Amino acid sequence: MRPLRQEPIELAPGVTLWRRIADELEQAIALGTYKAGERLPGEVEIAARFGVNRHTVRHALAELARRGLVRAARGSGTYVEPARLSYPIGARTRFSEIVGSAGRDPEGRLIGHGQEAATPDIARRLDLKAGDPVVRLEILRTADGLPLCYTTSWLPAKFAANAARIFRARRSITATLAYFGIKDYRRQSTRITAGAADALDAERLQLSPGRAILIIDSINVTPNGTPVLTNRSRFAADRVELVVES
Amino acid sequence: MRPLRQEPIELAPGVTLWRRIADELEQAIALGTYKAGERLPGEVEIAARFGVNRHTVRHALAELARRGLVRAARGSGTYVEPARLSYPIGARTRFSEIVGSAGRDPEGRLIGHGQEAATPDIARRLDLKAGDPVVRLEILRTADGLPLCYTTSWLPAKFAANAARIFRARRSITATLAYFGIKDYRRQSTRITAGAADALDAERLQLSPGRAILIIDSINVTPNGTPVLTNRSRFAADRVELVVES
DNA sequence: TTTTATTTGTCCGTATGTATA
DNA sequence: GTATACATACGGACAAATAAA
Repeated sequence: MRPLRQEPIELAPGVTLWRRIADELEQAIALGTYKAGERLPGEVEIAARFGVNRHTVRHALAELARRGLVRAARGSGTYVEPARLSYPIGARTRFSEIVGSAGRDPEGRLIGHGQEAATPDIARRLDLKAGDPVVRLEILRTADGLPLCYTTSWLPAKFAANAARIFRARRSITATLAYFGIKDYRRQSTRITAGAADALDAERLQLSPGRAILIIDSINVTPNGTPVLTNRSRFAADRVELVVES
Repeated sequence: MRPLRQEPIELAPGVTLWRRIADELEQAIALGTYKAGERLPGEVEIAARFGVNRHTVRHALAELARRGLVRAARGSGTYVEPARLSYPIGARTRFSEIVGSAGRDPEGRLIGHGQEAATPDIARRLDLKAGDPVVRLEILRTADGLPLCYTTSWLPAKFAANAARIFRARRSITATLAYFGIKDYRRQSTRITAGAADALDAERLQLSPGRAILIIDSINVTPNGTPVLTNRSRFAADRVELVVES
């Protein structure tokens, strides 16, 4: 625990006290005064340093928790959450390369699969007819054991009926597509929205229901434009930052 | 009010009744059976058509509301929300062009501004020293009167001290930069995260606190690489879909 | 302006199947 | 095998907001 320097806060006009304190703490985290996993000083201590009431500090900490910067543990303290992983979104983003080059240990695990009839939406994405058989893979991706996202992938069953078995052996979508003779592919389109985590998201991503998630829909095609794979990924918004390559 | 065709639902194995009904309603909206702004049949009527209890319909409607597809109004009915606006994210995205080409009426209104000292983060983005003066503009952007996002823009005060006055006259960031002699600029970097709407977001974007928002940080540079503008935009996630150009 | 009917929101309850400890 | 917890589904009653008469 590092000491905060004594810093009686001057109130800027129109800015609330708790927000000022939240900003100060955020900056201290950004500057590395408090590092990921470290414990912040206790609420009473922070309050004393800034010369404010403990409730004001609680308000500021609640704001930081809401934004995913810190996590309060009752009876223990308030801890700095790890910084968001920068996740490039481009034509050839491959999960294991991204996470690996950030110095963290990537893992992609198949947590479910099945064969089903394409919904109108999936059929449109894969250039099939509604009702055509497709294979669905559910893949949970973690970095250093912490879930970052899970992806639902659909492939035409026409050529990929046993995709689940292949993925389990090869542990990579790229390698699975290669098995089916698809040596190269690229993202044709990427659409990003956001929402709140439902119970399933919360369980799989190990976060509390209602927290923000980023939803990325993509369509992947071969070099000659044939769609071979469409994904819907759900990211824990607190843990990633999507970087658009341009 | 259009009639739903009588459709006693057959229960697929492992799929709950309320989710089946939510899917049916979602598809009806996607197919245009119910259009944006239209009122769905009442809960009791839907329940009768599907042959289920009203609570089961309520569960399904709550799911659609959570995903931003419909909005319930007590005493009045449940209404279809407008489809998400596709918002391209690229090197030269200009709000008015995007919204205008979607056939909707764009407006950007200055709702606040000021001159302040650059925080370490803002200084880094604009290649300044911490404490250097910067101009901050708060711009609310709407389509057909509905708020889509609000953007906090920072420009070096060195050349843009009166940016607020210029923006108010020219009503466009591009035109404002042109006034300062910057004829062209492009996005150097774009970072996307998500979070929950706080009270300020909710008020400015006219949505309920806690709903999902998309946060986009960007840095804009001249053709020779000098940073001239950095933005933090907060989008109502229910109302837009970011499309990555590739 | 007042009344009335409609519609969503919030309770109370019951029963059943399923997964977990 | 038993007990517990949880989600699902159904039934009813009333409150609160809205809209129309």
